[in-house]
Amino acid sequence: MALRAEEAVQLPTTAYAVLGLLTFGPMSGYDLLKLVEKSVGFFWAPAKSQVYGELKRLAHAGLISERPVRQEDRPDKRLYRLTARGEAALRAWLDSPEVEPDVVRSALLVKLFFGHRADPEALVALVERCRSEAAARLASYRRIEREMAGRDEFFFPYLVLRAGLIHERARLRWCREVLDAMAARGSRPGEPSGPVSRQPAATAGRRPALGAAGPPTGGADEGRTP
Amino acid sequence: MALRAEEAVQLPTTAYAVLGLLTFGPMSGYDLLKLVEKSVGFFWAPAKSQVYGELKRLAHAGLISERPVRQEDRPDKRLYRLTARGEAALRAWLDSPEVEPDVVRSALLVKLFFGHRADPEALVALVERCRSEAAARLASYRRIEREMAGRDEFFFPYLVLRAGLIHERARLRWCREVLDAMAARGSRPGEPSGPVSRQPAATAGRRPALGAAGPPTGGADEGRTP
DNA sequence: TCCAACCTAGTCCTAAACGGACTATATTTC
DNA sequence: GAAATATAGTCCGTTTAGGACTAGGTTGGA
Repeated sequence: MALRAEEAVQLPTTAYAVLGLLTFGPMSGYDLLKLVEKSVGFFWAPAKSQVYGELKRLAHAGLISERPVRQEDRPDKRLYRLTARGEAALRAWLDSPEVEPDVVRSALLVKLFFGHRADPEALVALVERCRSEAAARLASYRRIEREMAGRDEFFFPYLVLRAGLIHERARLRWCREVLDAMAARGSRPGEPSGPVSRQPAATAGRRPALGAAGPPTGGADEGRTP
Repeated sequence: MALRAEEAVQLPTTAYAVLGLLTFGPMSGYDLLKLVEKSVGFFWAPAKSQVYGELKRLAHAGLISERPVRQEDRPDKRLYRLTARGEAALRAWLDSPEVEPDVVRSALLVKLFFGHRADPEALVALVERCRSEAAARLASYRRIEREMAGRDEFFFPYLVLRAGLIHERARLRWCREVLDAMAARGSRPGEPSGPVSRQPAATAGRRPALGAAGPPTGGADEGRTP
């Protein structure tokens, strides 16, 4: 039966990531999870339950085949292998112009955004940790980069690694910038360290987009708990 | 009743984001959603249903209060206001050293990682679009930056905006780098330019592609065959 | 003038995704 | 000898995303 494009398109990206990893050979769910950790895990990290779930669905849909394997010394397992339909579905997805937009979720930025309500020292500690973790990841990426550079077999993984590298470097710079800014502000004479009490209505008629966050209530919202 | 620290800690980050936004004044769910879009939405963008859900839970938990408001010309609404307990919970969260680690999900990187199976032109088109979108966001951030720079009321939002700026600039550089690399590779003499049907056989005698070559790994040492 | 689009203010449902607890056996490490 | 780690999963509850649906009011354009 021919593969109609529509059939495949409905799968979530995680399913295609699984198909993609199975192009490297047949694997169990357990193998797959370990592989995810070492490969796409830094920009696509499905939960364990998610991976096992996708394997079931993909097998049921005929995009991968399932073969039980008996083992003596360790638990039995099921080996999954990409089928022709699965390859076609993967290829169709790869070549389609649709891409789920990138998502960034940063609780650190949320905390920082409300920094006027927080203890400055606690914030600094958070950013410090962010900085040191970014530095560690960066160092690790650099090691890997040296191994992959110039090797054509790693052309695409290398490009992806470069994204990680550039991203971590940027984050590192940002952390330092923030720490500097907070240090400078913290040492400023005559500045009350208490929380900011009000925002100005200066940008009233405009579209203040990101940071403005002005109280949208025209006024009279100043009253505290009744 | 005194607020024990443990009670608050269990809430998801989204709940604290809601509490944080309510520090700008009482709001309806609808207002909140609009505010999210203009403020934390770039690094924390809960779904509509999520926001309404959190409001219910927070009200039930006494961290915010709910007041119905009759309206003639438009649908009735409910105004939510931070309570003292809510403020305490927010403050406790802000000051706690726990932060949910940042999450990045990039379907584009997934596609690129499996680029050896894809049509190079389709990949280029994806990265092109990524580049132009990043450029647009960057321009928008720069406009906002000009409005916020130097204003102390915007100290923290400004820091957050800087993260967006630096991040987008980094992404832009990466996109250009990738486009260059793919152009160079595409024009290489003797290189088949059609859709890649198989992996390059350069690793002839070795273990199949990835096992030896965990791409952007970060954690434990790897890159060696067991 | 009429229709389409958009704004306000939500509800409801499905599906996706996370994270951890739990089972079970085998090997390795202290 | 106990504790940790590796293998290979299952199961459950919670968090998120995302869109369909309701419903009245306003605004804009043909």
